[in-house]
Amino acid sequence: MHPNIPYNETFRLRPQMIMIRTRFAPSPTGFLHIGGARTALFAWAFARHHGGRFILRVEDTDVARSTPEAVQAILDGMEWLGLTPDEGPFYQMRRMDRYRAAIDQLLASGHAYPCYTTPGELERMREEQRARGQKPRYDGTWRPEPGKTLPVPPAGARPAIRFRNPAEGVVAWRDLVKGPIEIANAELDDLVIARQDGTPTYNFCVVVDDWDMRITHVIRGDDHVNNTPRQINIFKALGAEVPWFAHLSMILGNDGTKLSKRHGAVSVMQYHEDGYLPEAVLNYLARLGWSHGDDEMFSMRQFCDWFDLDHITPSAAQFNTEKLNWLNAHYIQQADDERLAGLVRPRLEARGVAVGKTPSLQAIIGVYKKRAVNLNELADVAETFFIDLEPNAELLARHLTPEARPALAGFIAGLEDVPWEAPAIAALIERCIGEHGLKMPRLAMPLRILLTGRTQTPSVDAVVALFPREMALRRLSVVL
RNA sequence: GUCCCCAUCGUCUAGAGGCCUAGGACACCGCCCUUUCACGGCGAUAACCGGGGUUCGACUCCCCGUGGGGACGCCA
Repeated sequence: MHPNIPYNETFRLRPQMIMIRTRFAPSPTGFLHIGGARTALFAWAFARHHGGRFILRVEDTDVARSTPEAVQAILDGMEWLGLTPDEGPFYQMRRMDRYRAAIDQLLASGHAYPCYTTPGELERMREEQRARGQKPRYDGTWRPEPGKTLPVPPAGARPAIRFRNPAEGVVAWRDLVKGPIEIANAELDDLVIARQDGTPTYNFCVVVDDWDMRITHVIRGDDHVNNTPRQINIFKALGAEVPWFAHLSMILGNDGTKLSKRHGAVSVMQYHEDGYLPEAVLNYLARLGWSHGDDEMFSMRQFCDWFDLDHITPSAAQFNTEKLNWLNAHYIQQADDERLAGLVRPRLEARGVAVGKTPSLQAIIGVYKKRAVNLNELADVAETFFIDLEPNAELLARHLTPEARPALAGFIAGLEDVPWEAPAIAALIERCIGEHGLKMPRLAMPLRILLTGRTQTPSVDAVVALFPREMALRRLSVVL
């Protein structure tokens, strides 16, 4: 049986009776990666859905690998996505006194004991066990047992502290994603909860923190299932209430293998860099492992309304950039032109492009956004409006045919006094091709190339209207 | 090696014994729209890992196998 009160009685039927508290607990050893972001998203959404609290806790007890830069990177990633914690960030390194007190508590109650086996000895032990085909584990030399005489501690040696795990029975819990899981205590060895130097270790700090922070639902990565039974035992030894657990399966790369650096975009901020909108990334992540019928596109407001743990898939999901692109294109179309301009401008400036008052970046984006998959593509097309353009001569020659030249000349002449708006310009184009018996593309293509250097643009009249009249004239007249 | 987890179209998934001749979405292909490219619309191809059970009836439940993943740290 699982250790808590039944699931539906705690919050499903009477959600108002219990304050849901979830947390995201990254270790600051790198950037916020895509899997971590989804974990944070789900924990955040679960809290939002139930009117609870979402807590951010930085697990920085690994002093050797934790860096302030990584802390900042994680904070930046969460901020970009809008996953704002209700409490925290809390830092484990600032809670050392609390952990020491908890360790003393376990020592006093006989749930923990000093162990003088050195890391080197352990290493040798494990190798031997592995060689024999056994599961590597601590042999219990220093574990006190009734009637057992312990070895004499080596003089001057400082011990690590181990948790005295129950030797028999099973640890069972109902995982809110994976269902009932049961692991025999015999599979678990006595883990170190404090190092020789006295600093507490991960599995212990997590428990103390989740207890102190009154976390009701531990929503975390799949890779922690094996830690869960150990943690449950520690909760119990501490006399703490055991929270619910929901283990999210991992996110695989586009090729179906474990996400790693070589997959390119693993950092959330890389998506920012690559021109994705946070709402697109969020929507995509939400659908990776969770579903609400056939719904594919939804706001975060809607997501929080719908989100539940029952519809999370227990199996691993493969990342699919194509689908993310589709969502991003959609959200770019939906986005306000002014906002997009604000997002594209810095990208242009970073390229050294001086974005002036005219042409209007916002107007350019309004005309182009239907065909952009990301902000960088938008920047690419916008750039041509602000730099000195030299259309590819060969490309131009191919499209600016001898029979098109008179029509172009007529168009340029007409441009001098046409009302400066797309419909009037469109009418002028119609008139010019009519006068010279041409099909639309014969004139439109050279116009596109002269104005933007490209053959693919939105409706050419709208593109012309984007330029100030003088500038359009200047770009077109180079061939006269 | 031991333990744990997972298994529906190429991918993300719907599916809680009959609603399934298995639905949606991305991608791909075709058609329409068209001023190029997109957008948009319409349509097509495409899946229940295998074997045993249980049942009147299994994609759905159970067992075994196979495949994949994870964990076995004085890392988190």
